[in-house]
Parts: sequence; structure tokens; C-alpha cells
Amino acid sequence: MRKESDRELLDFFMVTCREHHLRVTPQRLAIYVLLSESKEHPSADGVFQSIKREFPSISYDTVNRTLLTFSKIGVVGIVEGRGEPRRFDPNMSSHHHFHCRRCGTITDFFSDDYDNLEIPRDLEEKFTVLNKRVVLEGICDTCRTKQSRL
Amino acid sequence: MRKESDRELLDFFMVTCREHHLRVTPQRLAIYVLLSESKEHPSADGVFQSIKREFPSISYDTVNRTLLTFSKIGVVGIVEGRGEPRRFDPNMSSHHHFHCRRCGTITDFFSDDYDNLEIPRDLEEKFTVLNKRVVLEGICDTCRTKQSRL
DNA sequence: TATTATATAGTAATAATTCTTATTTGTCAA
DNA sequence: TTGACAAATAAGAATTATTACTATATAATA
Repeated sequence: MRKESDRELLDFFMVTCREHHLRVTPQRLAIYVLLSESKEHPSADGVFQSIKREFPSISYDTVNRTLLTFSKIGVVGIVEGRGEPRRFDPNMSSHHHFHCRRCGTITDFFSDDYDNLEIPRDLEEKFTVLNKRVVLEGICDTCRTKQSRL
Repeated sequence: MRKESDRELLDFFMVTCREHHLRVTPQRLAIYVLLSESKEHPSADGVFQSIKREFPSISYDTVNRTLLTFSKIGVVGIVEGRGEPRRFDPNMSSHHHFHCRRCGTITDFFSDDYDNLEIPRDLEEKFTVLNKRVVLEGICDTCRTKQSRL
């Protein structure tokens, strides 16, 4: 079950790479797998730190460039942030984000209502809308309980 | 009419500053006024470049620090972005954003439907939601017409 | 297997943000 | 007013983040 979907994900990745005439190198594969297994939304540096265990000689630039390339061909996303280092998101299906103001974690959540939001008529006429996302901000449960203990 | 609301905005600014024990210095006032008059969502550097005309000796750091302070006390917002330099937003009333993928401009828009979005029940129980915003991405009209000419 | 285009590591450069410190400036109370 | 204190500023330096460059290595294709 798990294996099955992993397999599909990898296939999707490789097919998309080839469509864009990108070689599937061991580094790229490793970066993609690492990111898709990660539950967080890591920065380029975060990915770099983890991938180094597998590729001790890999450079930060390769990781960063690769992640940017991935976002260009649409196999990963770049999370909306507020000026901190860029963070990446392997989940390309429609979902939404909750940002904790205190600890900065970003939690994915799903909502059919949000997915089905209508684009305002005047906007739709004026702009081509390719993506929509609801971004909630606040305090997460972990931070909330921490605070109440103080 | 216009003057009236400008006045109110300034009062709001000064009152909020004082509530947070922040002095209303000429620099702060100028930065705030500049930002609220700006139709864009400028970066710290953008504000710095403009404000220099009024305060030739002001430092970039002062501008940047001031803007961050403003966002902390809630008189300006920080716009959600994707890794580019941080950008600021003087509009603190509920509104939403359209980001153009090509030219990067951010357009404010308003929608009662979006303002009234319900927070999913499970999220509301788990997290304290302080802010919600719908972020649309796509191609703006200017870029669209540019492209079709090619 | 040879060819060729692309990717990589390593290094350097640039850009963005934050920190440090000495000085200046407001604010408040007498 | 004036003096004392707290806070803000400017200037420069340091940190961090991102991107560019180049020689070498590698994968895909014929």
C-alpha cells in the first residue's frame, strides 16, 4: 500500500523530469525522495544538511539549484513565507497551510470547502488564476500549551 | 474626505505606537506615511530608496528595523512571498492577494465570501487562528497581454 | 562506445538581513 | 526650563542566504 504510492510518486517524478529533458541523477533522486519523505517544509539548507549523510561531497549550490529546478517543473512547491529562507513543499495536491507565528512550523491541512472556493468574477476575467491557497496564521497547539505553563 | 481618513490613519498609528511605548520619531512617521501611500508592496530596500529623498542620512538598517517593528505592533503586515526579499503591506484590513508569477506584483483584492470563510472545526480546536488570507497565483493582465503580443 | 549536452562540486560573488556601538534625541519629572 | 534617563538612530561590520561561474564528470543517445 505504502510502497505502491511511493512507486507512483517516483514514477511521476521521473516522467516529469524526462518531459522537461532533465536527467534523473542520483543526487536529484535523493533530494526528491528526501523531501517527499519529510513531514516538514524544509529550507534548502535543511535538505542540504540531511542529504550530506548520503552524499558527503554534495554542494549546497547543487541542492539549492535542484530544488529551484524542481519547483520550476512543478514536482515540488515553494511555500509562502514572510521573509525567512525559502522553504519547499513536496505535496503538490491541493492543500492549505497553517503557519505558527511563534515557532514557524507550517502544518498542511485539507478542506474540500477551500478547494472549491470560487474565484471572484472580476478577478477571473482580469487574471489567469493558476493556483489558490488559504493561508491561516496563528499559534499552534504545541506553542499554546508551552505558553500556558509559563 | 481623503484628508479625514489620512488623519484617522495617522492617529491610529500614533496611538498604537504609544500603546507599545514606541516613540513617534520623524523617521518612523515618514516611513509609515510613505508605506501607507504606496500602492505597491515594497521591500525594505524600496522604502529605503524613497525615504532617502526626505532623510538623506537615514540608514538602511533603520528602515528595515522600523518596518519589522511596525509589523510586530501590527500597524503594517508582511506579505506572504516565496523567498524573495520581504515585502510590506500597509493595509491591515481584511483583504486577499493575487501574485503574478511572471512579474511578481501583488494585487490586493476584497471578497466578503473569503472574509467569511469558516475555519475547519478540527483546526479551530487545535490551533488559535489569528489571521486568514486567500492567496491566488497566476498571470496578471499586463503580463498576459505582453505575452500574447509575442 | 563515442558524442554531446547537461549536471556537478568547488569556489567566488552578490544580496539580504541582522548585530554592535557610539551618539543623538525624546520624554518625563522636578 | 532643565537634567536624568530610556530609547532610537547611523554607520559600519558581520552574518546569513542566494546565485553565478568554471572546470570536470556524468548520463543519454546514436
